[in-house]
Order: sequence, then structure tokens, then C-alpha cells
Amino acid sequence: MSNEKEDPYNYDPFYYNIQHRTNRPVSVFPFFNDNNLSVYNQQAPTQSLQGFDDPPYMSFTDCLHGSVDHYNTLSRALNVSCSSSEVISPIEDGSKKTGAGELSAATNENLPSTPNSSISNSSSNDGATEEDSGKIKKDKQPKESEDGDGDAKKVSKTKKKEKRQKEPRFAFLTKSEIDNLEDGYRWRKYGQKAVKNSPYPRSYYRCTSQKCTVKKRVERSFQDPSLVITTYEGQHNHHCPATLRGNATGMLPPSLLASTSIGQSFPQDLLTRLLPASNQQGDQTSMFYHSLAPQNQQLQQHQLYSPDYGLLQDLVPSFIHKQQP
DNA sequence: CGATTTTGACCAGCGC
DNA sequence: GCGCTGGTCAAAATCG
Repeated sequence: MSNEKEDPYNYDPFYYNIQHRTNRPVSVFPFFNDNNLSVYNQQAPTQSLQGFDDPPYMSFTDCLHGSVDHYNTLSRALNVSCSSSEVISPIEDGSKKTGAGELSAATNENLPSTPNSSISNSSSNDGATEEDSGKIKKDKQPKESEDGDGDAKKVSKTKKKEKRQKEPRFAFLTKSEIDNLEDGYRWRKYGQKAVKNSPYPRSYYRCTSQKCTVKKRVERSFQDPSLVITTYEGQHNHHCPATLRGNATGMLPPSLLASTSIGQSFPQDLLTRLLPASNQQGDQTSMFYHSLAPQNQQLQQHQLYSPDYGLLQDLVPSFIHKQQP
């Protein structure tokens, strides 16, 4: 019925705003009462985030303001701080086109237990999650190629799919000519799909670290090809390769290099850690960032919203909620 | 030669 | 139930 539904790009105010206000902070989804979405426009990685003059909605900074815990949690979720001691509950979500409603459900837990689904299995242990990753699957799955055993193949695939679960996702927009943004981690591309109504394909990447299940998807906005939409899914369970080498000076902006502990720095650091090296490469530096979170009464003022725009259909950053006292 | 990318096929979920 | 779409697999190709 609704073509619009199937074509986020055509109706999604997020994209609409991006298209028309690419040089300014963008506020979107005014009609979502229970959730907020923030999009940042950062002129330069070294610039503070206080450049939001007219945030009708909660900004990322606001979201984290006054709550280091929130920030730390977020950091953990992104594993920027390279501490993976915490286990973040994976998103429960059986359905793809989930709206805010389901998001809320997932949020409510961040806690060890999950509401109603089988997530409990994987949510309870990081290790288990690994098994959801393609790599593990690969290991488990016997190579039937030589036998040409199609049935076995199908069965194994099916099993795997059953176990698959959604993990917290974190997405942001970056204005860059480079699709695969440098974020300090190593990624292996495992798929590419054409995006409906867009000339630009969506690429799927998986962290190359053996036990890491983090994935990311990268696609370019067809309305504004200069915008790269990057969605991270999952949590790194290892140190950032770049960080291990020292400071990742080759890819991180000065502001970040100045801080030694992300937990003590501003959210900006968190963002800049994810910024593409493109900033050093002369690319446009405007960055749009938005985080998605489920609705949560406890976080009314700190919610970030996840619009259902293609890639971010069921983003549930449970980490945001986690640290609420 | 190992790691990574490419690419067609497959599967699950969802809307109709 | 069918078709569409997103996500993933895995063999082949390519890269370093």
C-alpha cells in the first residue's frame, strides 16, 4: 500500500532535512513525541559540539550532559574505550521494520534479562554472540561445497539464521567522499546490496578481529551523495588496533589525541574517534551524527531516536539507558 | 599465499 | 501464499 513505507528516502524527513540543510544542524522527526533524534553538524573535529544553536530537540551533547555514565555507557557500546567488560544486551527484535515501540521494549533492558525473547541466550554472554557472527557460522558449517549437498547447506543456513540476533546499532552520517570511513578497526567486506531507489549500493562489513561480532553497513545517500551513512552494529570485544599501536595518530584528530581517556573526555571524542580520516585528507568536515535510542521513560530528556529510515530500522542502543540510576 | 573483495544465490521477515 | 527486500553466505577473483 504505502510506497512511502518502502522507500524511506522519499518520505523520511531525516533525509529531507539533510538534503536541504546540509550545512546546518538538522532537527528531524518532529512528529515523534516519545523520541528524539539528534543530528550534529560538526564543522571540524576539533570543534566543540556546542555549535547547536537551535536544537529544538535533544542534542547528543544534551543527552550526555551531566551524566558521565551515559557517556561511558555509550563509549562502551561503541567500545571506543576498549573496555569490553560489560555485556550489552542485544536488541531483541524479531521484526525488521520495527518502530519506536519495539525499540522501547528492547531498551528496557539493558539489563541482563530480556523481555520476551530468545535473546537471553546470546545476550547473556558475549561469547555466545560470537556464534551469531558469520565467521563462527562459517567455522561451524561444514564445507559442503565439494559434495554439492544443497540440502545440508540450506539446513545449516536456516539454523544459523534462527540464532541470529540484532545487536545495538549506532549510526551516523558523515560528509565524506570516502565510503569506508577509517575508524581504527579493520573490516572485511562480506556483502553488498543495491539499495532500492538509490544508485549507491550498501556495503556490509564485519570486524576482522576473530572474536569480534561487530558489523557495519555503509551506504551513501542518494539525495546527497556526499553523505555517507555508517551504521555500526554490535560491540567490539577487543582493543582498537589503531589504539594498540599507540594513539592512532594517523587517523584521529588532535582533539582526540589530546585526551587519553575517553571516559573523561567529551562525547565529541567519542565521535571523533569514529570520524573518518577524511578530515585529514581534505574532505568536507561537516559531519552529521545521530544516535538512536528506544523510548524510555527514565530517559525522557535524554532520548535519542531511531528513525526507521532504511538502515536504521530497529536501532536500539540499550546502552543509553543502562546507566540510569 | 593469505587476506580481502566481488558477486550471485539463498533465506527470513514483512506487506499485500 | 506470493513477491519484495534486507541481510548473509561462500566460491571465485583480486590484491598485497
